Amino acid sequence: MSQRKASGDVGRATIRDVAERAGVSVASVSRVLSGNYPVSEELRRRVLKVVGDLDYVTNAHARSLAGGGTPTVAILINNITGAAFAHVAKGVEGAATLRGWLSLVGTTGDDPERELALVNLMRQQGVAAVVLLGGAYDFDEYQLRMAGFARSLDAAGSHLVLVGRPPLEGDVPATTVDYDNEGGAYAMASHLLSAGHRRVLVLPGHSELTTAQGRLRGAQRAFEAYGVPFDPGMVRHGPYDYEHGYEAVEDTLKEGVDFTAVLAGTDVVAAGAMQALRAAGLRVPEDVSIVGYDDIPLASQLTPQLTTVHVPYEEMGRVALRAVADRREGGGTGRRRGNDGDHLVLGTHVVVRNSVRPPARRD
Amino acid sequence: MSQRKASGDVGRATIRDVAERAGVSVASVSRVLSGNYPVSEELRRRVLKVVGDLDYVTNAHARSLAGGGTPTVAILINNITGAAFAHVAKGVEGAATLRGWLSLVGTTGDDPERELALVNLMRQQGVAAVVLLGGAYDFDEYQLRMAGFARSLDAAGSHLVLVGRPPLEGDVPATTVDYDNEGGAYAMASHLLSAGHRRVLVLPGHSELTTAQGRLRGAQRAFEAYGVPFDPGMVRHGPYDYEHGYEAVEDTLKEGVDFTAVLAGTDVVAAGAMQALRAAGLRVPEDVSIVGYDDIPLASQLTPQLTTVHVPYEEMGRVALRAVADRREGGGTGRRRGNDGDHLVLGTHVVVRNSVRPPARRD
DNA sequence: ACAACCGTGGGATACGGTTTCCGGACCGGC
DNA sequence: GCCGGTCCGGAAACCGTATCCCACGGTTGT
Repeated sequence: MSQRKASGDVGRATIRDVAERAGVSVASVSRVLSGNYPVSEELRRRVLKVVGDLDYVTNAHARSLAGGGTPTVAILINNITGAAFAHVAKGVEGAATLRGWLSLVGTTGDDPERELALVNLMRQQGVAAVVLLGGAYDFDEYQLRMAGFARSLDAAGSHLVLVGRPPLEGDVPATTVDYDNEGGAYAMASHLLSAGHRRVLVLPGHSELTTAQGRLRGAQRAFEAYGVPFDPGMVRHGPYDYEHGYEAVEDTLKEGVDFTAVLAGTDVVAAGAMQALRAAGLRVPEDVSIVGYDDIPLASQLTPQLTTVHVPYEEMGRVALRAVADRREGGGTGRRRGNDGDHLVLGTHVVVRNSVRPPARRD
Repeated sequence: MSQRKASGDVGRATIRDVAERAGVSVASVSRVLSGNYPVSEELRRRVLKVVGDLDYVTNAHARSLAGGGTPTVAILINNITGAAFAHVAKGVEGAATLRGWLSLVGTTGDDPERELALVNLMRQQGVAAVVLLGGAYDFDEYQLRMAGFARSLDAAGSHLVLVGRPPLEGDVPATTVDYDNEGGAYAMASHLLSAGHRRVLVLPGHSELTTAQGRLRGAQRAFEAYGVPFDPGMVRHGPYDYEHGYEAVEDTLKEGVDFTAVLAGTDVVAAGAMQALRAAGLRVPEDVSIVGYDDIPLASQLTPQLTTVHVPYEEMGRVALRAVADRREGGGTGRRRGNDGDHLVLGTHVVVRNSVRPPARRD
């Protein structure tokens, strides 16, 4: 009449089942499996045999309760469909796997409520770190929100990692992995300017998005450096999608505004812009040059292949995970650690392909 | 001298800490938080106050050990970068979130070892289901391997779901969510044939990949239906990537083989083919027509926009999760369930855009 | 007036492992 | 032949939570 011994039991086999069947103690089974304690060859064989027969796997929940367990990183992303984000995720996941870590993925869909819920969920899961991906909207509330996340996670023995956004202000326990966003935009705009372009349509992205702000700043700085007046009227903000690129160009042409090049905030935006130019009977790059940003696979798959800024997304993912792993191994008492390695910046560079030519007619 | 009471304790707060500080029993705290037991308003307030003060979250591992816990689905994918896979993942993740489920993601990188390791890892995690994404290589070993996974997972109270591959043979406890792969290829090829194309370069994918096999079969059937002899010499196998599309067309042109259309196994392959045609001075679609398969965003971002077969990837993901959820709620004793809803097939359809025209010169 | 009952709160136990602490067996050396 | 050291197996104490069962004060019914 024992409660849990019905032989046709549905649940998974426990370590006790293995022990019983192998005629040894529970502790011995555990020792054989973790291998951190000397065990006779004979016993080892017997246990492994039964483990195989029963197709036993240890219960990860029980294991992590008892102290062990595989570390897990959570990746929080706005939209899993974005190519850039996918590459970061790949980097994180790959590096995690390499260390035997596990990775969780959650999507926030640009919803702060959901983001909060996910961070709490991850805290419950006891993840080693929460990686937040993608540019942030620079609202007032944002800094406080992230600082709150950082402290909550830190208090729970976890850690917040921001990838692709600017670091938090003040003494907040978070790590930032960033790239030289503004520098990339500066180089890209310089490339257009040195080719002779002067009237450039700029599509940096949403005006509140930190990524867009940086890219716009870089472009402006390049114009200054070249002594070319920057016309704010040539800037059109909008989301980082194909439709925005298309419509921005379409509208600008309709308004009769003259331009010889498009500086798109993203490769996808560039693709939309290119399509709109074609639809208007303009050739790329003969009539209008186009450049993008990100260097996702799409960039080299378009015709003409897109000149763009390479962002090391996958490496950022790897670096982010390494930072977490180091910190975790480094010191149990991580409180000493100041702002040393808390902000990592990776470089960007222009990839020249076939979408830029000197303007046909100089202004 | 108590072992675990150092007030500056690094770890997270436990339910005991909350209980102690609120002056109530552990059971009461648990009740307040789960809300499935009557509790006085006064006690509820007091507990919630302390929970807020301590920023307490329940330990998910302990919770699932004790019986509760949020169900988790694992998504196993070859390459997280693939657009099609990303959409399935989005569907699964979205539907999971809707139900309060969690989703894990692992990448196998086409490595069977790693696949096995991941399945076992997921089994340890006690996931509600493991979703395997993408076409499979139809080796002998494959069926046995999958059957093994299915039985292991089933025995552990979990479940195997195959998405985008053909169902397993025999009485295996697995669910398959599939799409009408062959039918889509049939329709796509018919579209080309009815436009008058007769010499078609076919790039179905790797010859052992089930997806490629189905797409090739569909094309052949269409040729038969149109009474057009199918020339095996016009088929070139290779991976589903841009480079393969490019090289296949390049080589075919170099060999002087004549064709008026390309039936690509994937939109990405079509993109490569398009680029190669352009590089050879041929216009699309004036000189050569191209069609793809999958209908990923890229298809509508190319110039000309690609005529392709729409595959409901995201919906497949949603359907897969719903199948798992239904089964889980449906009956604890799922052994009754036969082959009823174990194989779901979703429809495909041709999306006509601008990459097809009747051939300039009839053969 | 006493028993049955209802609404709440607390104590104890189970979940499946890991790990520490001990005791016993076996071996070798003197 | 005895003693000490080495090695390994068994029992038990946790890990943090959910839940079962019981106790307790007060109300209602007979």
